[in-house]
This record gives sequence, C-alpha cells and structure tokens, in this order.
Amino acid sequence: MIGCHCLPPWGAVFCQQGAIHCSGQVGPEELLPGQKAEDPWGLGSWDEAGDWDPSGLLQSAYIPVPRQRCPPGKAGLDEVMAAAVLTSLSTSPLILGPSSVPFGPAESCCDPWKEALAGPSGSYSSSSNSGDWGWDPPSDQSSPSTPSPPLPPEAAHFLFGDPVLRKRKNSVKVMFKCLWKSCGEVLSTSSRIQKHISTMHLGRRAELDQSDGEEDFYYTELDINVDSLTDGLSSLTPMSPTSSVPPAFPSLDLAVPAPSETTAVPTILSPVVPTTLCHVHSDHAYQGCLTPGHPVGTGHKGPQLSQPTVLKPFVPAIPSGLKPTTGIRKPRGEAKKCRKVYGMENRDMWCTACRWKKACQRFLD
DNA sequence: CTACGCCGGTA
DNA sequence: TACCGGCGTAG
Repeated sequence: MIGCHCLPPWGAVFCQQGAIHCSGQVGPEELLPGQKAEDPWGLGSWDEAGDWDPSGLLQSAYIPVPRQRCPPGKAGLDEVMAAAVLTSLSTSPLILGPSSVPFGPAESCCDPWKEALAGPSGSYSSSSNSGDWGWDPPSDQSSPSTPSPPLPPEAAHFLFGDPVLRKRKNSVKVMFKCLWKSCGEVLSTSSRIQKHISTMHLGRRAELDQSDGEEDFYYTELDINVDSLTDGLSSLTPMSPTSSVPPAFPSLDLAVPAPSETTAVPTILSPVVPTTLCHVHSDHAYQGCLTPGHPVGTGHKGPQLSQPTVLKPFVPAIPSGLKPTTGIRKPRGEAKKCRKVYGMENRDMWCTACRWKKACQRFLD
C-alpha cells in the first residue's frame, strides 16, 4: 500500500487507522497544536500515554491528522476536522484491529504516521483490508461532512475514554452501530439499535413492535476488546449470531438507502455485488459481444442483461496469467461459433472459416 | 479427460 | 480454396 494521498477515499480511512494505531504510542506532545486547546469533547484527560491501551475506539479521540495534511504550523485539529475524523472513525470501527496488528507496542513513536504508511505494511495492505475488494469507494467517505449524530452518553464514555472504563482491562464492550448511510448511531444495546433503526430509518411506528428482524441488517455489533491488541481482528470479526451483517468494513457505502422489503438478504451483500456483477458480466460475455448481424436465434439466451448502472469499466477481467508460451493467442472467444450455433450436423451452414477450422468470421469476438 | 477455437501448415 | 494437425483453453 502506499501513501495516503494516493488512496481512494476509503483509503483515507486506512490511513486514519494507521494513525489511530500509532496514537497508542504517541505521547501528548505528538498531538497537534490546538488539539488540546480545543478539546471540545474533554479530551484533555490524556495524561497517561504510557498507560494507554492502543486498541479500541478509545483512540478515536486522538487520531493525529496526518502531518502531510495538517502540518503543525497550521491551525491543527479544529472542530470541523475533529468532527470529520470522528465521523469517519465511527463509520469504520471494524478495521481498527487489523491495522494495528503488525505493529507491536514497541513500535517507534518517532513518526507514527510514516510508520503506519510505509512500515512493514505488506501485511497491512494484504491481510487487513482485503485490498482485492473492488467495490466503489464509498463516496461518502471522501466527504465526511455529515458528522455523526450526538453520541449517547454511554458511547461517549466509551469512545472518549471514561477513566473508569479505561482501567477495566480484559473487558469487552459491546456496542451496536447503525450502518445506515450517514447515520452511524452507536447504541449500547441491540434493542436500542433495533428500535433506532426501526423508527428512524425504516419508518416504523415506535409503539408498534412490528420488527421482522430487518433491523438486523442495518446495524453491526462492535465487539470491542479493550484489552488485547493483537487480538484486533479476531475480536472484531466474530459477529453475534443475531447480527447478520458480515464483518465487512462499515465504511462501505451500503448503497441501499431504501431497501425493499422483498429482498432483505441481498442488502447485506451489497458491498460485494458490484464487483461480482462486474466479473460475472465480463466473464460471460456471451450476451454482450454478439455481432449485429446475429442470425438465427437458436442460441439466443433471451434478453440480455440489462446493463446495470453499477457496472463500470472497472478492472477488466482479463484472463491474466495465461501461459505466455504460445505468444499471442487470443483467449478463446466466448461468442457463439458456427459449430455451436448450427451444430455438427449442419456443418454446411457454417461460415467457411469455421469449416476450415479457422477463426470464425460470422460470430466475431 | 473431452470439446472446442483456431493457428499454422499443407495440398 | 479446401482441409487438417495440433496446440491451448474451458468445462
């Protein structure tokens, strides 16, 4: 992985993760000027850096903004920036763990940001963030202009490092975070979050308990282990049986703002769908590459895929890794060929090229 | 493994 | 022009 500025919007989240991680080792002196001065959330309680447990959301209060973006000479973390940071953090808590794994507590604190970016981050990129995932970078992430709604007291306590909670090691705090787009509400109990989703997003009447379980798809459980650092991923990955949301990165734009009642399940897969569709589409180019003069309809597979708008050029599913031995040989065309269309029995209907075992000229690829 | 697409060669 | 050996690939 590379520098933050090169990353797509969601890459910025990762960068923050790196920063988050490092904040564990960063002393107060590392904080940007103004960070303490503003301290709009009473973060000034940072005074026990040594005692600081670098895992968990507690660190969210101390995300050092990358210096490249916010040089010390500048104003620092003003309210807007802090809100933005908190927003992006609150929408992507599950990736906290992995990124912190490769870096041990003994990591140098000289330049945490660089360390996080350029350090032994081979594992950083490959193991922790599923870099292969090809969905669109959620556009929301790039513009964290919508701060999260005010957090409930319990969440605030947790997030901002209630001293009492911080002392409690080996404790796992479970929070429930709304995954609804631009919401990110964090509540302490599943019933609360369900009620929140039901009433706020699904438009159900609060008094009518008509929950059909759909709410489950819209929140995720933050199983935050305050204790273990190396546990990062594993402590976050296991989802409660009640929560159907996969341990996907919540920074994803779920892109299902108005889910239909009919298919609730696919919605949880929606982050993957675009990619899948893309590959599927390109892998089965059968429908897509027919020549206009397509003759008989024998093999016609009915209406073509209505080109979904989500399909974009993307990474073309080039059959890479083909053996370079035979030089330039086109991968086998997937279009209909005369043999396929007419069959061996109607060989006389084939184009001459096909008859001669040459490249079919009727159904060009 | 077979079926297939088709390159390269031959008649 | 007509055909086919044989290679590489997909299933």
